[in-house]
Amino acid sequence: MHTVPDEDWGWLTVTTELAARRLLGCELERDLDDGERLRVRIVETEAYDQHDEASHAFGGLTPRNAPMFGPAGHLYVYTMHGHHCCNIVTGRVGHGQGALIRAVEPLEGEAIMQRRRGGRHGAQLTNGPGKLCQALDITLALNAHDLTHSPLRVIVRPALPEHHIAVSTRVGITKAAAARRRFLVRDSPYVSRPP
DNA sequence: CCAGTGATGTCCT
DNA sequence: GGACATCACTGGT
Repeated sequence: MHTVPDEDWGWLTVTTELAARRLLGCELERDLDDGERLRVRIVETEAYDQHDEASHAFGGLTPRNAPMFGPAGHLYVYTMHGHHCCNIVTGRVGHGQGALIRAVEPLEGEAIMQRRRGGRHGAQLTNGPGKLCQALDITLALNAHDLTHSPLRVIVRPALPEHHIAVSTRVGITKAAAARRRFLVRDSPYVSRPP
């Protein structure tokens, strides 16, 4: 495990669709306040950008969505119906973009996630954007956090072969609902719902 | 100021 | 399949 140099993050600054695809198979490493370490593999993402009516960034910069207009590789956290959801910011500074993390696969610290999730287990631990934030203790305290550093890091893994990636429409939106900007690891049991 | 909305999850019937 | 928790933002009064 090494810190990813800035020059290796170039792919995050291209289109948010490409970044959302490229994040599949990458990992998130979370150091909890009590010193425990959690690690998960990203298996489902959705792409959003400022030209997209479904995006929080549509309509321009506000105090809430400001991290989406900041540097790629930082985190954007928001609350929705009493839950937290998180995006990995993509694109260049000044362009509102991000990849929503919709589902992850537990790799390390599963028992701790289970405790944080009220005793649920298996895919139910992390197969939804609110669920994974609860499992990983991702709250507004981590909003705009730089993901090259503890307590939350992205570990870049080799890009998945194209045939391992499924594409579908995004979940739970009403605007721009036809756009196919949801990306999933094909046949993973840890996705939020089949494509 | 207030009501309505939304990239959700859980519990209830 | 429906109620509801809970909050930033929007649009209307």
